[in-house]
Amino acid sequence: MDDQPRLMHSSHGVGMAGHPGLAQHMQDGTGGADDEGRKQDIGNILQQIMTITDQSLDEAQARKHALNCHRMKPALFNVLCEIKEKTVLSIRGAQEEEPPDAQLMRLDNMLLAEGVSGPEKGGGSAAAAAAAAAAGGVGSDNSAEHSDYRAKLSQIRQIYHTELEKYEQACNEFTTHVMNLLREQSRTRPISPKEIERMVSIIHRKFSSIQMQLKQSTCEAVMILRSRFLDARRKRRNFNKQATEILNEYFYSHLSNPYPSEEAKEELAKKCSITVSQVSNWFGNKRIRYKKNIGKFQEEANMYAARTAANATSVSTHGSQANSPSTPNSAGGYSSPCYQSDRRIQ
DNA sequence: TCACATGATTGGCA
DNA sequence: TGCCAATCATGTGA
Repeated sequence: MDDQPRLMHSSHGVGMAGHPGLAQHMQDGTGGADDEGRKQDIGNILQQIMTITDQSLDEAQARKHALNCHRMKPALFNVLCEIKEKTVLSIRGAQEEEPPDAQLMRLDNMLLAEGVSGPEKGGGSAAAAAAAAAAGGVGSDNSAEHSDYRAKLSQIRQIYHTELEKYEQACNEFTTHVMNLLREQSRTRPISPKEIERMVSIIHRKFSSIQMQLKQSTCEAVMILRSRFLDARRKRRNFNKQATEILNEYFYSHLSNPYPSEEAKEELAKKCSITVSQVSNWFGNKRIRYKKNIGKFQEEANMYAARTAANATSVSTHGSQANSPSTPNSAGGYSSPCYQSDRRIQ
């Protein structure tokens, strides 16, 4: 608590242009016997200020010029620069040598992969396609969502580049300004070119840290967009009636072994306008649900059995025995809806 | 609004 | 790697 009075006391020797006691006098307003003397001091200072004339200013300029032009000045500045290099700057310089930032590299790579930085490749359509592929869906509104994703990604890209340009411009302007300032100051104080160079690199580092923040927030925006896009893909859409018919037809006509081969899956996928993985999902779900509640599916099984039988009659009448996913080729076993093959629902 | 249907996802297993 | 089983999340119809 007594720090302040002590500090004020210590300032007496140098306070207010070398006028002892003046600072304290002005602070605590103590008067008394010294008052007259202090007023005299202030009066003297004011008198000195008032007597500064154009002539004395010119004289000061002339002295400064003479000092600048002194033959020993360059040598003196060189020595001072060397001393600076050997002391403070050398220590600072050693600390400034940093390895390339791994985080920055990661951000750069990600922005490049997402099509935000680097050359524009269709506004990130590849990324959108990858996101769609990851979701594994091929909906009817796929292209609409794609274009929406592309539009938003392109918006992010545009904002990123605008901001980046702004930062680069500001960095260049500030660097030029500081360099000019230092060059100007180097006339009156020893500043080596190396020191200017170091200052420039400090400025660049500061600006690159700002750029990193920009890159980070851009990455976040892309991740949010991506997750929203993927969430949208996750939205379930029931297959159309025709597709369900085709899949059910295959399932019940292959009830003894409802495991379509890869070729059959591909063909079913083609016929139903869905993906192979959707066909696999459907069969997986169907098998498990059928097994869990055979009674419930009995009616459905009978219906498809009748339809298949009708189809078979029609086919045999026409003398054709096509063997395709929609034209069953195996014994159904509908009378007893349990599987007879080695791989069957138990 | 609710119950049920259904496509998708996930973890474990062979 | 494909399948099963459980579960989630959304669609659908009463």
